[in-house]
Amino acid sequence: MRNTRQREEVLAALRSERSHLTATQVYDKVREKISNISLGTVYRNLGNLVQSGEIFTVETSDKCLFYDGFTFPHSHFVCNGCGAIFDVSNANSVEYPPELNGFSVEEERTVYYGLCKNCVKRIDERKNKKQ
Amino acid sequence: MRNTRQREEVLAALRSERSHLTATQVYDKVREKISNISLGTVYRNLGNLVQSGEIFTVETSDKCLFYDGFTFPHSHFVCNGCGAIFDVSNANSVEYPPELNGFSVEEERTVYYGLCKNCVKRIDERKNKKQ
DNA sequence: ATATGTGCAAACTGTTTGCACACGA
DNA sequence: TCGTGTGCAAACAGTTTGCACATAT
Repeated sequence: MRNTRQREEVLAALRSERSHLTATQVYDKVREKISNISLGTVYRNLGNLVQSGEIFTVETSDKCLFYDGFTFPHSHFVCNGCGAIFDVSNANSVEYPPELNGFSVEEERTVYYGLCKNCVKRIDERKNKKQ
Repeated sequence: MRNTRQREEVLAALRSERSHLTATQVYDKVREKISNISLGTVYRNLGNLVQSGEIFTVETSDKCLFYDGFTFPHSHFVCNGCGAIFDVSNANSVEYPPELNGFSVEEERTVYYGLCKNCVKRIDERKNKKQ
């Protein structure tokens, strides 16, 4: 695999902060550095980086795929209020469910859904005002 | 919400066996009963049934969404060999990760990936032949 | 030098939607 | 009856791909 500036900046966009971006968001971010990069190239590089294990995908109930530049084992929390995605550490998984005896488990992906701290607070405040 | 034959058969398709189907697979199955049902109607009913909590969606690394007619709490295993999706019981989740203190967690979705029993066996056999 | 990556635009896939008509309540 | 659901086809969004050109090795 060749080391191009496009590939470098796509990876940098995902690693610069602890964020979870869609392909279009990566595209917008990389365009600040390489103004004429094409969305197709972003998709191709995201695909390559996933294949080489340098980034992960995050599947949520949202229509589009998110990409995560940090590949140490962790889970995600999706806020139904503001849409933000948070990294959370893996629950100390006791053991695999019994149905998986004889199965070869390679990976476990957990996504929590709910309201983040800020949204819980915001909604509580709104309730209090109404009363 | 009105009780139509289309809606009924979409739900029946998902409940008739313990399977996880894509919209198109539901469409194909329902067409055996209602030959002129349209794919749009299938999508609309799937959407309604999800909203009313009668069915669940299953997000996997696959491009398309799967639907699950059984809504008791459970997790899923996706076989990377044959593509089958299995229901598995929820791991005895010890407690939420510490980062979620102050968060309101409404739901937890876990998907395991790997090889199912059959695929493990099939691949082992192939290896043995080669040796 | 040459094989791989790029930009561009068109194609593709899964899903949604507007419309006129059908049908459940 | 009348408002919601349907079939149809067109539109849409996200993603992939074929091509000629550019560039890393």
